[in-house]
Amino acid sequence: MLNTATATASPRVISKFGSTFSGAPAARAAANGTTEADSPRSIADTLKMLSDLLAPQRRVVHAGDVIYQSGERFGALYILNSGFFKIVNQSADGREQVVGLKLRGDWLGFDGIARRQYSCDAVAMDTGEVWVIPYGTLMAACAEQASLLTLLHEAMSREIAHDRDSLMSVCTLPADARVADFLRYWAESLADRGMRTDQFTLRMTRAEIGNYLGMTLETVSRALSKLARDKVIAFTEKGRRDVKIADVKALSDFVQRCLAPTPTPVPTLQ
Amino acid sequence: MLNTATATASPRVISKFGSTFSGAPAARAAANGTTEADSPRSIADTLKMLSDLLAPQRRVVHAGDVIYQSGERFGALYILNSGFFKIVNQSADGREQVVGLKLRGDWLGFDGIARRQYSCDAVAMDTGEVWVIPYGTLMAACAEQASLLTLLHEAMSREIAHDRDSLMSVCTLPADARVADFLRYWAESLADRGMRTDQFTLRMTRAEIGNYLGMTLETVSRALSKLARDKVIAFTEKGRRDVKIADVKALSDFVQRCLAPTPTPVPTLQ
DNA sequence: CGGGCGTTTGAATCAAATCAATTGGAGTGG
DNA sequence: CCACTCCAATTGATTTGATTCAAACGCCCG
Repeated sequence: MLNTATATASPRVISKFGSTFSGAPAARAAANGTTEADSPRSIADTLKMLSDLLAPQRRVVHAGDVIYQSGERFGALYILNSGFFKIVNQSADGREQVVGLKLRGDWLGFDGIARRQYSCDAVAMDTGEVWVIPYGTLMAACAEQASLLTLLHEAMSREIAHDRDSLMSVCTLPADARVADFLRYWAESLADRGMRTDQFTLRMTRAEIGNYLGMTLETVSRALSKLARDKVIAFTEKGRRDVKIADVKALSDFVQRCLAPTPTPVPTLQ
Repeated sequence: MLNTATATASPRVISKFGSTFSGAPAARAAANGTTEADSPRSIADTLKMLSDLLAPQRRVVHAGDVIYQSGERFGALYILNSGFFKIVNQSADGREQVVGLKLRGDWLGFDGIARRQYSCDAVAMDTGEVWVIPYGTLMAACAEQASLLTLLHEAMSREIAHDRDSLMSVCTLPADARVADFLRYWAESLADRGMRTDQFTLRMTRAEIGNYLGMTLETVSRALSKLARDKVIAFTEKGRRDVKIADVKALSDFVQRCLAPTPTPVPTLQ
């Protein structure tokens, strides 16, 4: 597949940095399992809290509406109450790239804080409601309510961690697996928001999905066909924009299968 | 090359969201040129401020030392005073991916805030000094000093914006261009920190560079050879770990050339 | 009903991965 | 100091996964 290359040097863990705070190292192995101290709030609770504390201006948007665009002066962060959105990056030479997909509970606009202007476009892909949080107002409210600041930092942290995962997918997974992983992530995102995950509508064209995943629309189409052929997904009668995912686990398994070197045909029978 | 596909829907800018704050849209075109309201502080000033306000614990690290690793309980952010560091992501199935490179003035550990545990490894690639900022201490100090909070948010914002740029590079640039763009970014990072940029040492092996850029070590090697052949870079006498970059602009130009469809051999002569 | 997308699928091509062989330092120890 | 090993890097030959080019289909909408 792509690069399974080693990236490690001598893995010598440094002397645990004095003892500024307790908390045992908790090795990597132990980490993957449970989500014990995960984000303490549900998305609904978070939105309620933000609504109560900030009484943000609410705006209804429709497919194609631009929430903000690259170069525009930064002034506010946005919180999505409903709808589906894409984040599009544009380079000086006309390259264009979907770098993120956002839905209910997600924040928009972090990229604008540092340079005082947004560095990408945020576009609605559907009807939805956006809450406007002027940055100054937010900072003032955070001074009163520490939990609000925590919320904000967690959202930014999540975004950073997720962006890195995206980069890893693009760099280490073959096309088929990337599409499967994309569907898995999408299904999980819907599940997190209490939406049905066994069947849903892709709100993007093959071209948009391909752009997001770093491949052509034909490759996306072929990957989806293969997934359907392998019974990992299924299309509804109503066109190929709706997918049925009986079992999300099957998608992860498919990714694994893509990574498996050579199947070593029937090892027991050999 | 890769996907030059369109990712846009109907580009209808929404009704500028009332008037919560002034600040004209300032169209994208106008944005790229100047850096007028950019980060108001130099890296040195920022470090001084952090040092004065927080008097952080300082730690000397050596190549291979692990600052923190995936799964470890989150407790502190880190600021780099010197040295070179890499951020390595690891997936459940053994895939390993360099997702970031950090140097003086950069922060480490943002990824740990949301899940209360780090989600990647931070590894020193060289001798350096790291400042430890316990997150609780930082929050307390931010309550006193709003400018400190601004600093923090700007750092997170920059990281988000940069991660998106990385994703775009990987998705839209062919291998040669990606290597050139990597060198360009590296040179600019060094320039920002007042280090010489006409000649420097790559602190990574071809395998590490390739892993970071999503290609094999052979491809990196070929790309570098090509860049040298085209006189965009040069190697020093002292081995091929040191590169000479007479003109950073030449690297951007090279990227452009890679993107140009077909040169249309000598259009005037045709 | 016809035009315009978005999608699917096949065939040809190409860029990058893989496989393989060689070179070149850096470090070690006789 | 030189022989030796080890590892990084280079370069060539070959394979392959994905793009490109092309044709055809299905669907929505006026």
